[in-house]
Amino acid sequence: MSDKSNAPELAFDRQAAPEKRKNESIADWLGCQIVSGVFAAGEAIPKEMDFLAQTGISRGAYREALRRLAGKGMLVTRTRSGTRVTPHEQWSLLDPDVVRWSFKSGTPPDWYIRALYEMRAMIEPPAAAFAAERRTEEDLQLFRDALHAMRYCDITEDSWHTADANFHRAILISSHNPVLLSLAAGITAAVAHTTAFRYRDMSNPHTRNPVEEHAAVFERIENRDPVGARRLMTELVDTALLDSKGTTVFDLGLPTLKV
Amino acid sequence: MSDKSNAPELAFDRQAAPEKRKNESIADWLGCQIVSGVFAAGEAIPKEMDFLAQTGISRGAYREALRRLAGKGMLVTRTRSGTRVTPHEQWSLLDPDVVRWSFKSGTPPDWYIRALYEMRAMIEPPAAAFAAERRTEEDLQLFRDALHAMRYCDITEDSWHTADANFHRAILISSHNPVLLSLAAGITAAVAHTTAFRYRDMSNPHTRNPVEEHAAVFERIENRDPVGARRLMTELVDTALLDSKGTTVFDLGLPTLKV
DNA sequence: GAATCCGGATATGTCGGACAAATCGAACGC
DNA sequence: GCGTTCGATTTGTCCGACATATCCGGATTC
Repeated sequence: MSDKSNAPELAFDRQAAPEKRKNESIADWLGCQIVSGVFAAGEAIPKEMDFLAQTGISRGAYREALRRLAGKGMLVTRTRSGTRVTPHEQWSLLDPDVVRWSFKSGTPPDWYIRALYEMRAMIEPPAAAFAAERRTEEDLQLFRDALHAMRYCDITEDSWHTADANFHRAILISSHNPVLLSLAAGITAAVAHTTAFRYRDMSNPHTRNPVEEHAAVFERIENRDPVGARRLMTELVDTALLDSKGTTVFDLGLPTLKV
Repeated sequence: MSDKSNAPELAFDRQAAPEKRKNESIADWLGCQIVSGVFAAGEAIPKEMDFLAQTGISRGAYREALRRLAGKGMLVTRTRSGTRVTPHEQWSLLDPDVVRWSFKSGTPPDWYIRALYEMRAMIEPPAAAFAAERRTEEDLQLFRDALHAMRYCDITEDSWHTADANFHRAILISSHNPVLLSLAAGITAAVAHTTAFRYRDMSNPHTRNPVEEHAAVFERIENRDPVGARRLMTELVDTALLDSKGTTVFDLGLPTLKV
């Protein structure tokens, strides 16, 4: 039987987020439990009636929460077999919720942070090139607001990471590619959390001034210089990756742009 | 009132896919209606009780379908206000279902096909570079199988598009980046449908032999040549874009790799 | 007469129970 | 010994009721 895996303490705290919808609270709680490994891949999810009995939540709300998680590829349900946690290879790892849960539940795995940086290194430089070609005047204001906020905040504050994420979101918006925009929520979440993780203590030496790096990218976008924007954006992401892990994307064989 | 927008014909065909789960059938049907513009953005979705009365489907099943669509960002629900269709800027445009619905319901909008190609042009070349660095022997077999199938099928057949999609999926798998892999389903769906759309009639002249283009990319990946793999992959996607729309990504200001 | 406040109407959110379908395992029969 | 069938278990579907949030319209008040 699954007596030992059977929830010794289903400490589902209803007060954690009282303002949200109930099924969202459950999904949040369950998502955190899964990404932190409390419910390992294979066959762990509490049975519907078990959860019902232990928490007092109705079956419908629990099922809606399961549907949310299943929509992100983290669960599969089969009649009789129960609901299983899928291996993380099948998760929507760029989903904003998955990113948030992963960083909220302590330290995410190394491979995940690494993969998020690599994804940024793939997407953000060409996105900056598109932005340089297509940005409008309204787009430029988004950059200016974000840069202004970054200049007047300390890098360890949450407000700085918010401004940082807004800057990178401005790039995706300015690219005027709808598909890219649909990934913006996940990418900006990755930016905010990986950056916060990078500067989680002030002893980490930052060899360059992050604000000026961003400002340089903005200058190229403002001047409609796609080649320069792409090159500076590549440097920016590579610097972040170097700061965080000690190797750049270039070291992994992804050739940087020679212009 | 909403008398005219109120479903003159809710022709929901229950026989369309009898083997699938009921809520999946509803989600499929509703998704097709939305992407094809039958339910425009703003405020169109039939009210729960209306749908209930006209189709005989239970409220729970309908709600589960709505939850699926809401998970893809295509719907927002608010108490009393009803359920609205969101503008397509907020949809998960790289979701496999959204891609499938868009191409199943006639001709998708130009901007969508264009955006999908641009996304491929951003992601696939660096993914090929990673694949050249990290591919294993088992990975290579995936390429060989796909290439073999492509050689022995006609380009207008569905089996050819399947093989094509398998080849591109093999690249994403061989990149050994979990986040990239989590986008594989959507990207391969985009590959399969855009390619099928490109070769929808045989009169379309293909200036190059697609199979040999793919084989050349495979050769670079097999020989662990990331720079060459990236360059050939860029050419492959640009060729497809040129064939389909008359302009390449380069024309749009995204600089191609100079090596 | 106009602004504000209150209550009813309406649509979604939540709940509890019941039955159907699918599937795994064990007992049974050949 | 092997295949079959029956039963138990878990999710899937449906129903009916109430709770909650929001919008609209009328009544009240200044």
